[in-house]
Amino acid sequence: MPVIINDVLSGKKVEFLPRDPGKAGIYVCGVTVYDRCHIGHLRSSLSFDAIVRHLEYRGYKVTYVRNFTDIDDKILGRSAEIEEGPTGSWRKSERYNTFTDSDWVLRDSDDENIRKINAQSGRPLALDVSDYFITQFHNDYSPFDMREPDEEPRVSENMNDIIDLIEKIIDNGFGYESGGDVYFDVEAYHSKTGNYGVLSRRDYSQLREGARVTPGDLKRNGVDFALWKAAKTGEVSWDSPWGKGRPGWHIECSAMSCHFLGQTFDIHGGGKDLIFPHHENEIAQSEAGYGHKFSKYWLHNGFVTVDGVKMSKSLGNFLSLDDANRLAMPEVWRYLILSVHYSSPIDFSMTKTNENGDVLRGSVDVAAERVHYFYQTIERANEILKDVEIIPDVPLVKPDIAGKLVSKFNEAMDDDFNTAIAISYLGETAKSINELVSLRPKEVRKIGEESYYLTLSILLNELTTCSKVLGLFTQDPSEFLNKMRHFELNKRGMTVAEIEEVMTKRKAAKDERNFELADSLRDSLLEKGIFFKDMPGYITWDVRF
RNA sequence: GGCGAUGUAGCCAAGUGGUAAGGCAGAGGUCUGCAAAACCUUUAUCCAUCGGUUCGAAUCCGAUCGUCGCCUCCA
Repeated sequence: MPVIINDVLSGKKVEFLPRDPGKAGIYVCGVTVYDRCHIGHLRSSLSFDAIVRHLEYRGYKVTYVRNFTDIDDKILGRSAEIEEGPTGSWRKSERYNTFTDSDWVLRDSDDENIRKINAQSGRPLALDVSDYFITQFHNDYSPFDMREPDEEPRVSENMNDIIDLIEKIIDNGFGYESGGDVYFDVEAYHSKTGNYGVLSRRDYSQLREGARVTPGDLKRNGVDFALWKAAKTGEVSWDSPWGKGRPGWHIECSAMSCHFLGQTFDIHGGGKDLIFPHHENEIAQSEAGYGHKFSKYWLHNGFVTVDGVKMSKSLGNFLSLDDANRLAMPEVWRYLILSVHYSSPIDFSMTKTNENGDVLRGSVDVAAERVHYFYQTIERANEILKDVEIIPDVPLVKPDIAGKLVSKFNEAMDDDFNTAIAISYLGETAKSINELVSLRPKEVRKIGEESYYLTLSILLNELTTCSKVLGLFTQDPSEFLNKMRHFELNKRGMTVAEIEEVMTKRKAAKDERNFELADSLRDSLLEKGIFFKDMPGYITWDVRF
């Protein structure tokens, strides 16, 4: 079965045929490091994490490149704000009008940390800003257990490649220098190739009409964009044939993808918001400079929205990874994100109401419950199979399900990486496992112990094999469930000691057959999302989501 | 305004020509002192609306309404 990709460039589902058979080169636009990451960034990275994992699972040797844009207007902007300090007028600007007190606390502490680092380093502040947020990026991402990119190139470390590419573009007649800046000549490119706007499905003549040259502009055409920007006084800069300056946005991805993957490579990814102008411009630059087709396939992940509105740094409605990690465990986020197809939007309303006004559970809670369910399922199956000898070649108890997951899972993932369907199949298998697990010994004997154990082990094996491709359920189940209990407990501001105290009292009340007291003790904790499970002779507790 | 998406049960969400996956919530049941967990049964004659193409459409085409995104920085 071939891997099918819903390619944005052609607008069709097409078979994935890499440049080099058996290999796949993937470039994903990473982040511009002028601030903390939010779940929107995480969604992008996790979506491509699943894509890379699946391609590797399918036997491709993947080279995965995810860049950091560490030189850019926003970073210079942040540097200027840090220099001005927390009394600056920018603080009251529109960009920050949704900030809460805790947002400011976080931001101020970041700024203070950067200021301290900069006082020691003696480097341009902008470089310390980006360094700081790259470190922060790695810290924030580390709990998510992602397949590390093979390369994480930075603009500042690939300046020669960038300058070389700009020179090529100029030499080929698609770029021009103007007052220390260098611009890409979109008009020249489009009249030669007719390709500008193909990715974003835009009509070039309309684009040109819409983009006017403003007085004082150094561009020939409004649609032209900067390849190189001359340094203003005091700005961090690099030497170039056009004087001191820095690269424009877009050019770094063209240069770095070529450096690490070659002029033509297989998959280029990023958020949907990058399609225009970023990716459109990347294609133009690369094909104008190198004279070869750029990426063969394009994939774009959908947005994360909050109450239906796109989550973005500029709107200030973002959930930082820091906050996200307080709200739910990393694997819960992974589950939640992968349970929706990568190209669809995900809405993160925490609570919703139905027509009766009842508060519905948020998607995060539902995801936590499902992750808990899967781990619990694996734990129970492990327990049963612990000391059992598996005898092959006996009839299966559930021949229509056992042994079928892998091919169904592959089919779903091969079809444009449909993690949503893949996860639903995992759920069906887990259900079958539980069905077997909940049988009584008498029923097991009736269907035959050998068949029972073989079926159970096949189902479990399939479940863990497939979920691993999604980066799910790879931890030790008992340890995970224990961590989860404590995580949720912590969130509720409770301690194990206080729960055990109530549990002991309930046990005593039950032993005296004082069910009224026993049940009131149970109900008192149920209100806080902790429930007791009465087992034969003892009581355990767990969290409810 | 231009362009591009999208509208599927109370909620979330798959499904791009062959007769509606999965999850949550709800109802009934097994189990239990009662619960919980787990499992079983059940829950859309129909996929925004109206037309069209087709033997056949949620899926293709047109119109209308709604929502969202991009067009300035954005994963």
